[in-house]
Amino acid sequence: MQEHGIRPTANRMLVIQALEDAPHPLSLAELEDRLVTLDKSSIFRTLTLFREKHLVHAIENGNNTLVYELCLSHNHDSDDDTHVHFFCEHCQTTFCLTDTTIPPVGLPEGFQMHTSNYLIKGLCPDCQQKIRR
Amino acid sequence: MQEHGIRPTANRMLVIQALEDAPHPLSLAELEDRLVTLDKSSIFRTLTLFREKHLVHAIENGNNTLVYELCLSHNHDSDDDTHVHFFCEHCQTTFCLTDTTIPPVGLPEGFQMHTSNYLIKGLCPDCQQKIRR
DNA sequence: GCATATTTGCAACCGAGTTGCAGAAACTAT
DNA sequence: ATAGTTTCTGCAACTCGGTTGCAAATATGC
Repeated sequence: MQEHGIRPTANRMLVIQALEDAPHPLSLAELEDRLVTLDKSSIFRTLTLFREKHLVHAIENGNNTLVYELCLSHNHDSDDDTHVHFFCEHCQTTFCLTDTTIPPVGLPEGFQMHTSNYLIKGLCPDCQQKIRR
Repeated sequence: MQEHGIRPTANRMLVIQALEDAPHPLSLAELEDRLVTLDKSSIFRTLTLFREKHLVHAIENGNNTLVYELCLSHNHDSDDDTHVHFFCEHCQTTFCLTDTTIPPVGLPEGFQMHTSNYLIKGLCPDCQQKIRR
């Protein structure tokens, strides 16, 4: 499974597992309390390794925190994170709008694009219900 | 000038001035070393106030840092930051692509948008020259 | 089985952002 | 102008996410 040049240790399996189980991308802190047996630094290093190997990618959730998401296509070169993300300002959850592809834009002369990130902030369906003002 | 409900103190003028003079949005740290006479917390509080009053807005530069930019239209309600930003991974500078408007996308049922943010990372013209590999 | 390389936990650190507090400055009403 | 009140500011300390050095634990190669 993770023979993208990564040794499958028990800890690493756990991290993958946690990311797979979650319905949305997780922050380091969220991973920490789902994986109480692991140290913060181990989780961090695992995530860093996975990012290098293009097994997960990180996105800024608009709250000065990174959230980590499994890459769908485990493609070595291209980052396949091409969908829009949504951050709920109330419950602080980041959602993947997997069906919504980031619309490409043209760049001014001389700029060279590497990755792009489209983040919408607002209220998720649940929180809209709850707040109902 | 700043009668958007803000008292124009000397410090606040300096902050505005610094933002106006810069060719691109500045981080808190960058403001700190441009405004050595002011304390970090004062700059921070000023920025916070300005954000509330829609005089400046903050964007995450893709590097876990906020950068602050003057609002073009000092419009109380709508946030006018509708252009795409570009972050150079080499010189760590954030550019406003003022001519490039964020293309709107549809949201799944139930999500309510508040603001959106489109950030492209890569190399700026200058750094591309410098690196030239 | 032993030497070497990799992984892990702990503790400590970093840097951006944030806050409590008390003094300074400004504003208000006499 | 002056006393009382509010606002602003600097200092220091703190939070929290992220990051690193190091030594012990584990795995790997021979």
